[in-house]
Amino acid sequence: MSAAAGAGPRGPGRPRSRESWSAILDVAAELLERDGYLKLSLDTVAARAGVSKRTIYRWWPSKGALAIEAYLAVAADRLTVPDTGSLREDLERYARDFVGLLTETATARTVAGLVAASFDDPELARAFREDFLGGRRAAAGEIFERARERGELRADADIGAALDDFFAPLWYRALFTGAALDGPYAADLADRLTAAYS
Amino acid sequence: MSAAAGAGPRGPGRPRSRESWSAILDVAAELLERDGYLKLSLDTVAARAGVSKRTIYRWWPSKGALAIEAYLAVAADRLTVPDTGSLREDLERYARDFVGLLTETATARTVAGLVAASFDDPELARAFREDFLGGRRAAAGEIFERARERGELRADADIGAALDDFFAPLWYRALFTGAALDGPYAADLADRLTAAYS
Amino acid sequence: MSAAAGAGPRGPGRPRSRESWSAILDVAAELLERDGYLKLSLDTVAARAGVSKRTIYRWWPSKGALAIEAYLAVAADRLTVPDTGSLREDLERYARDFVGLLTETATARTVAGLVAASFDDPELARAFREDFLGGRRAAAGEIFERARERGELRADADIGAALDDFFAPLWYRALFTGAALDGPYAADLADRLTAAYS
Amino acid sequence: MSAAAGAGPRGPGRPRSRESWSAILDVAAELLERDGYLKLSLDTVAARAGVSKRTIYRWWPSKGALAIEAYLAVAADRLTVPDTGSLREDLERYARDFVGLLTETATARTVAGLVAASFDDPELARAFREDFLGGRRAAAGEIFERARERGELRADADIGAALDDFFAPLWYRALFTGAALDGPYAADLADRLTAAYS
DNA sequence: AGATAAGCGAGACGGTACGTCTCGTCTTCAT
DNA sequence: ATGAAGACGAGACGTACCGTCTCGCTTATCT
Repeated sequence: MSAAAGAGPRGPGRPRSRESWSAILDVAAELLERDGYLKLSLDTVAARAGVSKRTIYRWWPSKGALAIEAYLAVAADRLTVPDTGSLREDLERYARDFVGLLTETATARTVAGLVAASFDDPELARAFREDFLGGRRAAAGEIFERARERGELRADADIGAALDDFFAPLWYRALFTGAALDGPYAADLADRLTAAYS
Repeated sequence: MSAAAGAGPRGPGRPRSRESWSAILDVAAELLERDGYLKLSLDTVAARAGVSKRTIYRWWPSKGALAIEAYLAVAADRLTVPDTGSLREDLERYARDFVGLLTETATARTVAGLVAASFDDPELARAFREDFLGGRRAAAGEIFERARERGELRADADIGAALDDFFAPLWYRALFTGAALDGPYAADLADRLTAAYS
Repeated sequence: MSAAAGAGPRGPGRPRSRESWSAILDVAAELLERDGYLKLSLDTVAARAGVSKRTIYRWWPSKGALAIEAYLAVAADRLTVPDTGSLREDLERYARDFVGLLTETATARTVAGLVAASFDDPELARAFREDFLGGRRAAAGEIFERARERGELRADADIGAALDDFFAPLWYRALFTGAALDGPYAADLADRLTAAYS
Repeated sequence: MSAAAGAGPRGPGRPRSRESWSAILDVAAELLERDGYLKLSLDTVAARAGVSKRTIYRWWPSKGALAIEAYLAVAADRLTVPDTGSLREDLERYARDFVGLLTETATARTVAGLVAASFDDPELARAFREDFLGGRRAAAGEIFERARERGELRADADIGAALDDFFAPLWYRALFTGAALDGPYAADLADRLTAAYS
């Protein structure tokens, strides 16, 4: 969350306006959900947030950077890391939450836009991978690490590979095939991973 | 390839220009490779192909439809379906070819753009799934079907699931993590699938 | 009137829209009168004329070029060249008309803006001198030339100098001192010039 | 120099900073010469003078007010009132100096910008007329008044009219026609005025 | 010696305009 | 009737400057 970082001991000068900052993120999240990333216009964000375009560009280097931050602020609540004491159970719960996010919100559309834009903007690509993907992988990673501490994981299990095996099919369905993403699928995915890595 | 279909017995008037048609596709493919889908401009295509924009819009309903057709025309050559008599070997060869396509051309960038645009254009979404994805899956599907005929596949093997397991991690790496896509990875993927489904 | 020039035998392509063209000039003239040149905004012209900004920029290279053309179209009617058979009388009538233009319309404000902008735009400077000033000087020049044909002018009279002597004090009052510009002043100016050059 | 006026018995609080004040004027004069009035930006002045924009606006009500003051401070040196004992000689010298100012510096550009801006700012118009024009006219007026004291002027000579006759053609050339402003022209102007008023 | 108060550099802010770009449609002329 | 040329309305882009505002700090005068 680059721009929001730290605050810390500011120098002189008028401080960043909290009202503007949160209005921008709120409006961006709302329009992202409604119009998708590709059709998101910073002109419109500025107008609806009652803010100057300059203010947006002062704090976010690109539409993508704003979209990532806006989206994360919203999505953070929806995805909590479960800790039931069972790998199988944790995976299923997390997969269910994730599937819900993908089907009930415009997450897939937003992410598709961000991925596409990332190919034209290295800084956006970095932010997307670190902030967006990294956050998700870290969360799901905890599930596997706790399983390892409990001795549930087989000795040679590679958590990185497990995370790939978890996310790849979900995103593939969400972005490519449009195949069902529902509770049973989440359960099935959890089963397969548990079988493979424990 | 809907737009090119049939011609049929037309009435009077100037016949459709074959030169224009192929010039448009050639230029589109070239610009797609150079600029990516998002930055592809039909103004530029028209200018470089010596063609009116009107003509483009007459035959293709949208930028995406043109891009799919232009891309398929080029990519078709690169991906042939191997038939070595061994599932393991066929899968590795096909995976190698596919990985080569992803790393040596702007395929990933193009596909990312098409996926993103598909969320705003149902007809494009349909064309993408049927022409683009469907073609790939049919090709790779042959590999599994031949293996089944040879008795290489286990009885309960679900070819649809196998195709998901094959493509999902490749696209996930190409679009999301940026992790290595090379010969060893292709071999590893072929190994894993062979183990799982035979 | 660069952009309006000649028409001639056009090639293919959609022709320039007469509606847009005249709407732009009308709105520009209206806003020029209301807001002055400096505060004239092409965004506003476009919006009120129901026209794309692109269309304005297609036909006029700058705000100044549009302003000159818009203004001339309006001012043309107000300044006719009198022909009474008397230098003194012609000068007074033309001076009165000109003074009327300066006091009853925002001409001075517009011209001040154009002059200022001319220093940053050589092409505008050229257009201003040729189209705007040149037109005025040609008109007033006719008065002196007819006087010369009638034998009213002294042998060594320099018409260029006479035009300077005519316009310089009018613009000086209009732009600098703000001193009275009225009927008596026009008469006085006509007297002085008649005395000096006949 | 309105803003510097009077000081008087101040209350508590920090006094105005002389360093900032003169840095602002210096930078403004420099940028005025380089960029002209229209393109002069107070953001840039503030940055280059190491000063807050707030400080500029505290002491000058507008860009124009600052520009007038900055310009006068510089131009004052260049125009001294000659006193040779001869109207003809004094006029020529003053005209030469003035012509030099107009041709060697960006005076005309600056003045054009101020005149244009004056139409949108009555206070600027007042300052321009009183401080800028008034100063010039007072200086040149001395020449005529001394000539009158010496008995060189004809009895009915109107000094105000003479000043108009002196400045009007100079500004007209400088701002409108761009015709030559040089030594010979200055001499000719001095001749004509001397002939007309003595 | 405090207290009070204004000036100051820094710089964020809402607003507005700039000039350019692309989209998808529309209009003409020439074939 | 088709097609190239290319104008059109719409509207987003990212930048610039305006004049105002808010900060934390400094420097004076007044108690």
